[in-house]
Amino acid sequence: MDFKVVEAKWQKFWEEHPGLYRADDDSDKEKKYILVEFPYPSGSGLHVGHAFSFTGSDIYARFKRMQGYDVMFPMGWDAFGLPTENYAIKSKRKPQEVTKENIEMFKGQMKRLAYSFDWEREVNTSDPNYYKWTQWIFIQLFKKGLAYKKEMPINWCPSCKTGLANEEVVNGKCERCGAEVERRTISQWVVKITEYADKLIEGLEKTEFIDKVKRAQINWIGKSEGAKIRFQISDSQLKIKELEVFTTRPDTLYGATFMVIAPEHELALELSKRDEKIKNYLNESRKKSEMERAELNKEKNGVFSGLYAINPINNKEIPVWISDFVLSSYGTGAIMSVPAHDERDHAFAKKYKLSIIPVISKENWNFEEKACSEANSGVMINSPKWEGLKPEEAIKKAIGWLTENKIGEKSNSYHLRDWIFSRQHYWGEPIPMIYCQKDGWQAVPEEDLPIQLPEIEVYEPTEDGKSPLSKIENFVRCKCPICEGEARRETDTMPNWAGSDWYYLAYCFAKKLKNGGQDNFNSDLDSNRVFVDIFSNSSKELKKWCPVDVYVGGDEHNTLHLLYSRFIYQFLSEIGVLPNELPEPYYKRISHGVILGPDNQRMSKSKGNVIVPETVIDIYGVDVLRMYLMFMGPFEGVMAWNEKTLMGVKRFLDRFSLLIDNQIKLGLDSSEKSKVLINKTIQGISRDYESFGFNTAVAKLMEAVNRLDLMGKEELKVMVQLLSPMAPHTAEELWQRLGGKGSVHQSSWPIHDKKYLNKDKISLPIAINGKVREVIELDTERVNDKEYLMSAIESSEKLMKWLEGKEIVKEILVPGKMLNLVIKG
RNA sequence: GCCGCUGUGGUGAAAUUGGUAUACACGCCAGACUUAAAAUCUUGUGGUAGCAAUACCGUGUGGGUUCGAUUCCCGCCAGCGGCACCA
Repeated sequence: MDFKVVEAKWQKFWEEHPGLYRADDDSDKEKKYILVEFPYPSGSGLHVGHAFSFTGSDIYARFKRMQGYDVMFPMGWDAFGLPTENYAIKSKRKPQEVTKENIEMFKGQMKRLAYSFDWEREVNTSDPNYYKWTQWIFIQLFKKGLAYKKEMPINWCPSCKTGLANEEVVNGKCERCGAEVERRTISQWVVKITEYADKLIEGLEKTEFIDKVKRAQINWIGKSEGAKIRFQISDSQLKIKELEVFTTRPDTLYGATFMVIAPEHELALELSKRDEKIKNYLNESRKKSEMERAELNKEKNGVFSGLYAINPINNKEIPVWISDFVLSSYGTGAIMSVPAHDERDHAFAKKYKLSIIPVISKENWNFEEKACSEANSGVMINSPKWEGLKPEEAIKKAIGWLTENKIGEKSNSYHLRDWIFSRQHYWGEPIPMIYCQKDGWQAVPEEDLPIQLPEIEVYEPTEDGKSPLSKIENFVRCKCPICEGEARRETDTMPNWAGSDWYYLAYCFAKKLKNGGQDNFNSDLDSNRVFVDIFSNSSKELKKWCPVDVYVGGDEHNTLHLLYSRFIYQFLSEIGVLPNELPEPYYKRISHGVILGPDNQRMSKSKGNVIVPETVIDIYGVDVLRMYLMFMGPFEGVMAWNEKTLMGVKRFLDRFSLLIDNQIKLGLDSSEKSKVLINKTIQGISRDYESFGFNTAVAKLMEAVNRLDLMGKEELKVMVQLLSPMAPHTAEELWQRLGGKGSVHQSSWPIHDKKYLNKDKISLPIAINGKVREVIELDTERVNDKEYLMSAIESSEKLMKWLEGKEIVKEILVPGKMLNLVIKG
């Protein structure tokens, strides 16, 4: 069978039958929404890693369709992003054009790989008809007070005079020019995702994400319970008169012998104006990344602020230090230091000779030597108000005392931070905001959306790091929507998460989106009407398709993308523009594995280890690649590309075709044996597909094909159906040869008949002291009959030899599984 | 640094979730076909000892729980992934 002929024939057939994979908004069939993360259409094209996750998802979608579900399996393009912009700068081409070409390349590859996407629902985040709604969502966030402007740090290259992505910073240096990267703060749009921290934890209970994804989300949000405590500063000449800290251990308040604030803390900034030494320290720490700063083993440096604060519990004056091991992004940016019970505080105290007071007892412990951070040992000491209590009781008492005296209160802190939403780049959605001298920041009126990204010539940022859009005067200049006076547009664009936050919703009404959501637009109604038609709590499409039943994606998106999109979903749901019976956007999350390059490294253009599907499909065909990818290892696994076992899959498909032709000639009838075999195979493979166990599904097919000589025509047709999700071309061809009607992909999935799976004989392994010594044949019916069992054992010479002269102390019978005899003597 | 994952033949990997360890494939050995090679087909293939039946050892490593551990618990060793402006 020549794969080139077969592929061409069936690709043509599918093109001529476009309805095959259409998701039907109006069908009565039960729906399944199967989603795989849409790709960023990069210039290097689709590689075998993409092919791996798409193939697995495609198999599942085809399987569900054959089981009779109305399946939506869509695809689109996460088209905005930095690499395209960088490429545009280098090649002096328009990102729009480059993106269009890349999408065409990806789509061509996907079609060739026979993915059963419903192309009528294709979406593209860089299409104005799409990002109009991305902008609309931002405006809703702003209107609800969830988007605000704040000074936030970015990576800044002083030589290129541009902001850098973390990825562009290599060992603290600029990837392009090698200059030292600095941290610089600029005013940016920030979204208050922290307001949803608890809801994002609670919502997980309504999902069936795999465990590690749930854990990843919870850890990322990083909720910790504790208290806020306010310390008064004794120097009254400053603007700031008190320092607020967050601590999980208010019980150790008596042990707080000094305080440390982050270099970005307001107080530090104020002090740096009058103190040269502090100013220098702040400049130093600006160069370090957060990861460097938080490292536990690194020596901690700091500078004394010259100030003292008052520990409210005992009115003692304690020094205030500035050090960059305290992060401004976590808690309040200031800590109370308890050196006796925290390693970092201890190291800092030793270095600067600050006093250490133990407040929890521990035997054989020299508190001058080492900190003791165990929370559950010992009792409180040196702590008059809660002396002798266990730490957990002391925490309650401490919070009570703080609240009573209005010095502090119970509080939670989260590792999760608000979401920096501004990018100083061109290739993204313009943030739809307008600044007026008089009225401040105003949202663009909804009827003016989308704010189109203007086509420009130069994509570099400005000298002072502003988005290239700021150079386009007729883009920037606009009218204030309130006073109609002169105003200026925001020139920053959105991060690329913005478009992917709601694409799973966009697929549902993709057909309406194509013409700007206006096909139901009625000019007699008010202008907001159009928005209600797309996002609406009575939307027919959303009601039908949401939530996503299975969402397949990579581990690298298990925290950010998943959290951001769940947040946006919860937000939209709360403002009433989604059908409200849907608690979460995704019901199940499956995380797919990674295919590394042959060198065991992540595939990337710069490493030159990218393997494209064409290297296999040009020589062996699409079906071989698809099956081989699935056979390489488990769907969640990490595996390096190697073509060693590829020949096995090729041989398998060749042999399968050859044997089918032989069997057709022989024209055997079904036999008892063939029925047992095929029903076992149906059961096994259905179970494997359902659980994304594609590698074992391939193995089971191979096993069955090794016994294909037994099979009659009916079983052969079933075999082809079982194969069809993995090898769609070969299966269509064989289905036709077997006289199957229409497309095999529209046939009904076979169901196993239990009556062929119950055997009358069973092989029961007999173990002696846990080691299997014999396998005996037994009648299934009487397998739990003790007398029958013992007589079977006695008739085995081998077992009797083991049991000779020994006493059976215990018998453990696991019904149907094994019998273990424990012997003595 | 923080969070998480993985470790089974020469290789990719299975093991119904505590019940016959190594399914399925690659590779390799031997044989058939062929003038020959390729392709294809047949047989064997964890280690040690033995002609063999068989026995002992064996899932990174050291302990533990259990009638029974690749699977559960504790310690160690090695490798990998993610970490907020890559997507």
